[in-house]
Amino acid sequence: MSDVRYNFKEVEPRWQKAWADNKSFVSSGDGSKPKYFVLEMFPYPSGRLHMGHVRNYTLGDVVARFRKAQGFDVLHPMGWDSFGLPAENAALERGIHPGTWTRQNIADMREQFEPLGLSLDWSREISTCEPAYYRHEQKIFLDFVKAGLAYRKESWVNWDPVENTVLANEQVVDGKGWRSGVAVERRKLNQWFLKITDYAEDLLAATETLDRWPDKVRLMQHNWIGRSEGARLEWSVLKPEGTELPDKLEVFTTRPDTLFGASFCAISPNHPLAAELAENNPALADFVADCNRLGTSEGAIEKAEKKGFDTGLTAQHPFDPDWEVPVYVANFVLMDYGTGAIFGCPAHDQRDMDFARKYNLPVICVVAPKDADPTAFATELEAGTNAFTGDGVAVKSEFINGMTGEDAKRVAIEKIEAEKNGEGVVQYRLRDWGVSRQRYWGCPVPIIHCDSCGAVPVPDTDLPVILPDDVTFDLPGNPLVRHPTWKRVSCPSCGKAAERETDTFDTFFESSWYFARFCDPKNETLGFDKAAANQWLPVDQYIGGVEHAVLHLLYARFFTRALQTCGYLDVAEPFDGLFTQGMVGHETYKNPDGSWLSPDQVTQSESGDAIHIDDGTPVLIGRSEKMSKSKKNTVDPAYIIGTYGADAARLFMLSDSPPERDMEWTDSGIEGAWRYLNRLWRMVAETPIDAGSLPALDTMDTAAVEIIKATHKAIAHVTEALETFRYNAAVAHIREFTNAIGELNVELTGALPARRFAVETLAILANPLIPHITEEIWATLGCNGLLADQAWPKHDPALLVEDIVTLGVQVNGKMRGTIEVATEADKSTCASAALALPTVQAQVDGKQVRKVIVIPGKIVNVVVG
RNA sequence: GCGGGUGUGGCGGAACUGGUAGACGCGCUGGAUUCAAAAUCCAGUUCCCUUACGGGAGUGUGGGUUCGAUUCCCUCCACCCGCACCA
Repeated sequence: MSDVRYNFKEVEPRWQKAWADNKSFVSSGDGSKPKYFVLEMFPYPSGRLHMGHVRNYTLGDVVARFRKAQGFDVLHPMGWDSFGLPAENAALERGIHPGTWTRQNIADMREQFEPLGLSLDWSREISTCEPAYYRHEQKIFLDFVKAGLAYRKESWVNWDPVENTVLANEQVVDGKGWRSGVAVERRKLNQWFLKITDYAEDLLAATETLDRWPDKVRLMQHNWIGRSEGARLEWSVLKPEGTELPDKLEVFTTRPDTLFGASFCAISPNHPLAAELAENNPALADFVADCNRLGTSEGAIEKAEKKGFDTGLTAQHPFDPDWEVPVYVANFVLMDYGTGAIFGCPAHDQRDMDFARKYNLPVICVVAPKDADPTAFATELEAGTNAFTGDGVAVKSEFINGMTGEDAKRVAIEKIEAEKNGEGVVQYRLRDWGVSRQRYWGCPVPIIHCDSCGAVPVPDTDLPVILPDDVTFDLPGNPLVRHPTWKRVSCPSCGKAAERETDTFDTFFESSWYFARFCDPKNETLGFDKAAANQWLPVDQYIGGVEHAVLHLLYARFFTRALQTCGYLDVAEPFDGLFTQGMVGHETYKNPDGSWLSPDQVTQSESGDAIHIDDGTPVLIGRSEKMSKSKKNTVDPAYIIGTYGADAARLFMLSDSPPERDMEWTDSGIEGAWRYLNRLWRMVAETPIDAGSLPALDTMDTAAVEIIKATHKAIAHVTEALETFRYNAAVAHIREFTNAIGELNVELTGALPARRFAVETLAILANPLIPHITEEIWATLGCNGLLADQAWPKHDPALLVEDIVTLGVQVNGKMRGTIEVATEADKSTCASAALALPTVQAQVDGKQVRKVIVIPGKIVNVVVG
């Protein structure tokens, strides 16, 4: 019994230094090897590394080290997503300048990264809050403006009253701000938008080609873009004499086949027509204000009653001038979808039905199920409160009578187009991306507002527009607005006094192109060189949390296309492969009074119950939840790495659960990983290493030969598991292989060289998972060079074939025993061996053997009856 | 409401194209070593009956296809996630 203990505290920093000195992870980019770009979503510099980071970057590191060993020129960079609101909050709370706070955090986090031993190329480090980065972003934006991909318009926006800024649709969750968690309000503001909708069709179509993305994310993007086919059509508005209202009301519908079931039109409270009418109608103005107050908050929408306001106007049916319907302002009609106006067909839309019942509007059935009696069906439908939204046959609909679903829609659209009442259109749920934020700590929008010239781009020669440092946070709102001089400039176009735009970009702007910047991070004149981007992009493997499925990941796909349009690069899709990892969770603990306790405040009593470590009071154990400060169930990575080392932390994280699933952090888990490392280390330290070269297999003891075979099996299994992101299975194979090596009796002929070969191979196979200890083993074995530079081994398929196989034997599909036969044994040999088993005989006894199914190498099934 | 996913021992999870369910680990039980503890090592560990041999049940539920189903098809249940008045 040796008490050799693996000294990670000495070993891990030593190899980290060796890799750095050797520039092991600096990509060459010289084209001598195929490229492989591995990227993890870059962190926001909060100042503290958390376990979620450790999991994310460990997963990426396994990919990077594995691909490097496989002979790729790996690009694996790191940087900082360093604009954002927390920096401003820190300024407010502690009086620290956001820049100082952010840069200090970056320095701290860089230090916390070091002991993880990640294979990062730090020479490419970027930080998005530095002018060196965002100056190029300003140029990109101006190019977008030039190309018509960025525009400014006044529009209704989501306003977060806590963050005092606008949010994009993607940043509103359940009617609440994604960070603040408070209900958003609606406001009308002048905003910059990026024309993501120009690419809606392409983004949607291309989701089908992203076959190395999780289906879930593709589906979420598909639904978010939300394509639907339908028609725009015009209704003539019959207005009181002498009024100056528009003549036409344009509506959007996906059901032109139900046009003959129309019983009203409804417009959004934010529709221009509603605003015009409200001018002379205080009751309507109140109604509109009411609707806006309710906003989009919560599930309130779910329960919110359908409410309408009768404008008194009527509209003329496009196919029948004598048919008039009332025009309502309705709270359920959205201004920013379609035309902000609809026609209501109560019989075939549940909302319209609810509305019709409330305001006593007609319900006209114009679609009946194929096999139903149309008259009886219509009678029941028109008397009830449930709309029929299914497929069926058109009735009471003149020229489309008798047609079904798609045919009826097509014919209706043809008629609409023929009569010049409108046209078939494709409508998307996706809206343009509003990028203006009324915040300080972001990239300034490089625009100057001039009374005579309007919004004027800052000339290239004046870029970058640098964020001023001398700002104050003593008042709410954007400090840039009240800065005494910064915004006062002369118009680049006419020279008159003008004002800088004080809005900054949404921070998703920075993360929409950083992967391209990593290809050429030091370029001062350009965001990136086109050739460099074309060389490295797309990212071969991107890794991050699923929470960005429709935010960052959609923006980045759009941005890359927009950059392509502007001639920056020649790729459309930024991320060829995407992997979304699960969260890191931990059990939660509560006092009987409901207050949260941290794991280190909880211990076990003698009877095994959870108790408070100080006073022994009982503790309630809750289920595992994502680590969070508020629930106090966090574990500090620095503490874990200081106690067990980086390899142990990595090993546990990789082995516990499949990487895409949530994992639970446990003390026993990390200890188990630590025990394994020590076992592995003892195995190497306790056995002679100078074992000579591998002799011919037929001169070795069979047990030694088995180890050679097990080695090739391990190569095959581990390689496959690493290729397919089944890292927990990879760890299991490594451990199984380790067990096999440990069981080999070294006294046997050929055992020592076999063992050496096995351990050497084990070191290579385990290296991507636990890089430090395997590097130490490599050196201890006296092998040349760094393990990090070694090539990945290949297995010999011939050695995977066994001479003898064990087959399961079933009787009527139930397992009754096993037989050992030669691998090449024919079916009849297997059958008679199976029938000879006493346990089989006992089952067969007294019955007739009907047939014996033999699947070579797998199973024998005796069918009796 | 719509869309998607998941369900296997006490726990995390394995199981290639349908072919010996529970690999690997955690935990637990017993033993060795130790003055003792830690560490380590050995044995066992799906459940039920049986000293054993052996038998029965078993992958959320109920059915189906098949010689054979964790795997394929249908029903239902539970949990999780996304979207949510998108006309």
